[in-house]
Amino acid sequence: MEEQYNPQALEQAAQAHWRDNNSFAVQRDDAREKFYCLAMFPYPSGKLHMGHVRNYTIADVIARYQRMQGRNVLQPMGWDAFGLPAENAAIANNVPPAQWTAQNIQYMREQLQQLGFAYDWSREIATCDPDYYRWEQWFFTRLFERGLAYKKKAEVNWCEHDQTVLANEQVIDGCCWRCDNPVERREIDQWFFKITDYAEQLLDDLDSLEQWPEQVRTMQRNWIGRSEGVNLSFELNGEPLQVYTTRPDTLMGATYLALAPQHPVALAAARDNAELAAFIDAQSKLEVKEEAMATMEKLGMDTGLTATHPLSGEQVPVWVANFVLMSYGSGAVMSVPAHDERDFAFARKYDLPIVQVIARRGEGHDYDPTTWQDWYADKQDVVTTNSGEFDGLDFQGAFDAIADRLESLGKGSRAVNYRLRDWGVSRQRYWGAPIPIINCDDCGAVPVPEQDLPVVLPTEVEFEGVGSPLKQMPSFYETTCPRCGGAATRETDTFDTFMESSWYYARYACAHNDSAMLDDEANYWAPVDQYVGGIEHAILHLLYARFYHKLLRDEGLLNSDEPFTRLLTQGMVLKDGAKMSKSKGNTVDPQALIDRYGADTVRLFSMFAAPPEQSLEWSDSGVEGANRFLRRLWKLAAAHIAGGNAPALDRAALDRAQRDVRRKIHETIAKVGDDYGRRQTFNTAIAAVMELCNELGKLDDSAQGRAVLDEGLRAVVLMLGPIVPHTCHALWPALGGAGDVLDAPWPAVDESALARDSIEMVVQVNGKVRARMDVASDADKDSVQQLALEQDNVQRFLEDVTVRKVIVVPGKLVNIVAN
RNA sequence: GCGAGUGUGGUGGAAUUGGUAUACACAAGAGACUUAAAAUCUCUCGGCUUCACGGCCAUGCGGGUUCAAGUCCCGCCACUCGCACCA
Repeated sequence: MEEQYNPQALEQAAQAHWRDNNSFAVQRDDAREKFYCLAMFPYPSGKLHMGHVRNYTIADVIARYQRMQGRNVLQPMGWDAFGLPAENAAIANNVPPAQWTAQNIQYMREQLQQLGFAYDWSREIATCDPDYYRWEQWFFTRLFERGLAYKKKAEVNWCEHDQTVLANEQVIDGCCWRCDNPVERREIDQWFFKITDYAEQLLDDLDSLEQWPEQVRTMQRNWIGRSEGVNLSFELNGEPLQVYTTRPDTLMGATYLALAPQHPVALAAARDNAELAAFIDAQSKLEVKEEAMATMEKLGMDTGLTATHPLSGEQVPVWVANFVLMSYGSGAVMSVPAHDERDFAFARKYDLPIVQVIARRGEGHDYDPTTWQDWYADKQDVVTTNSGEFDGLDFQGAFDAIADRLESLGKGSRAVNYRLRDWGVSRQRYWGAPIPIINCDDCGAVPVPEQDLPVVLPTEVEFEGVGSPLKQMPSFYETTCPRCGGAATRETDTFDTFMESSWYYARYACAHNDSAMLDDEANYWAPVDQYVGGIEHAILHLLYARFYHKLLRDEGLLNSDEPFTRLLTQGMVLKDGAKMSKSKGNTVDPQALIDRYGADTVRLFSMFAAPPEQSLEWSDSGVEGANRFLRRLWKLAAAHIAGGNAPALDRAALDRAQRDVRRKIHETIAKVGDDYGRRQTFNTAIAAVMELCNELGKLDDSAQGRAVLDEGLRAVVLMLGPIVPHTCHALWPALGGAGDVLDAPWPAVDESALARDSIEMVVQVNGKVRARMDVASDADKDSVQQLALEQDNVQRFLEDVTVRKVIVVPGKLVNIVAN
């Protein structure tokens, strides 16, 4: 064995060995438990960044640890290859997106291989490959037949100057990122998936995801936003005008109605009201983002119309308000300014009547119609008032009484509403999977028949700079209708890239099946046992993938309910306290570090610097420290090996110091196993191994000292195998280990080594530590208490006071309460 | 605005179920080796105080519960992330 730690040579040798032995290719094996470990696949942006390194190292450590636990481990890798950056790069460098993407994939694949990740590369997929997206197109046509995919008008960000649709990120301060002209809202026909049909399931099944971070489940719960309320109708010109409210108990306080600017009644009223038309038009130019909606000034205009209150029969004015969303409920709300903060602000601004219908007893609960107080909107400890026959009821009582009355009058019904909206899957972009639809003047939207799939995205394209090239390519869009045979046009929109990432995890199981989207192998491997990815995907990607999994299940392609059993959301990688970005100039290129220190040092530091869920502060000197540790470990092992074969361990012959080190070895094995498996805190696992190495270095050179060191070094190599696999691959046979370290079983804890004859206990007086003492591990409480009271420094603090109580926590501490 | 999270030495972090605050590492300082430097090794390292033993203070801020609080509860402050066409 080499005396010097030489990462370049040993990493290349290990990687060649794994490649030559197909070490990470896996097949179905019913004799062993399967374990599917997956990290979110990368967008092939050009080269790996530190976030990738961290993400993939975490997953790799888990995969390798599970393999040492004897499981049949699948860890695949692929490419989320469609998306906007390829189009931007095409414009900037005059390279077609397909070519740019392919080059990036090639380079990044090499980088991943250099990092030694245990991937089964035979299952690699790229979502821009027609062999992949054809199944997505096929599945879309199935959903279309089942009525789960449908077309409707929806708003997009539109730049009039560039004649193009913009992504939210391309809208900067309400203006186009390229030409700086104001962005408008425009309605165009788009395809949607009825995710709202699955809202209840998506919400209920969150309870079964016990191994997901509570944070992510909460975010999804809020995103789905289930609410219980009542749909009720006011009457306007003899027609019912429906509103949705979660507060029917405040119905008697409704003093006006507010419509979304796009509401049909508002648009109708604007036809002969130029001022109103101008107002609605102005609102349509504003951003539609929720954060913008929440912070912008609340503006409105009276339509001049009035509607009849369903219970009181009174006439209330109908307004148009910019904060009412057409996409939620019915696009109209009943306004109860006394008990809703937004309505209150709006009523004060436009001098609309405020009628208090909820009261609360107690100090500071007087109703003041000039100042908003938070209790106005409370549902607890309140009673109805000014509501005629509905007076004196609590929230639920009033809710039920008023809902019952509306139902009996035929003017309303209880309803559950979701904030979740249907998933718009159309994108007016080039670099995506074509939507397999043919638009025929006679037959409407007709799905492309199965035998004509895939609809292949042309890759030889010219980028003019604006808009999708597909829309300028008659050779792509001119076709005939599959139903009537007449001339027709192909859909030129492509799918949202969340489509591809919603089912890729299942496709890895049968990556090369060209006769079906998924097969039995998918049911063998699914669900993913461990999924690892960034917290920024907590809502959208994970919700869409959960939805897709249920769609695939209902299509008969999968037999489980959820795609990801356990989820680990890793934090960001920071430099100088800020997210790494080119504009800040604080990026760290992993490649330079791999070249300088080797992959194992980079992996070790990434895992040591912070627990995986927290953000990680990058530190160049920390990387050096990680490298120093590996060199020290190498030296310790090399010196030990150079001393020849270690004698057999004789447990009875160990002196006290050797017994202590041996206890530490087995305590560390237990702790590291727990840290890898249950806690997933790899930083503390590494710290524990470092502590152990510090102890091993102090062992004497006697026969039994060398025997304990031998046992300790083998344990260290096994424990670090998942984190620094190349180094351990080289050390393992040098220490006499059989086979590859990656297939070695996880070391067993020798319970007998854990026994102690005495324990150090702390003695507190009134909660402050005053002494430490060694106590026999089998000492009873009374003798521990006795010994504690006898400590000199304890005695000092017990002068002139009376002992009231003594608390003994076995094995830990004694607290003497005295005053 | 709404939702979620974080806050501990000079720095990254540890303390897992309420029970020894600051493990492990980085940086810094001192020493050894060396002609010298690098590398390596040894020691010191929260603040104040004490010749020393020891003592007092300290986990963003202010309260509370408890024999005992970094950990639980209430109220603040600061920062970070997400918000539907970036992935």
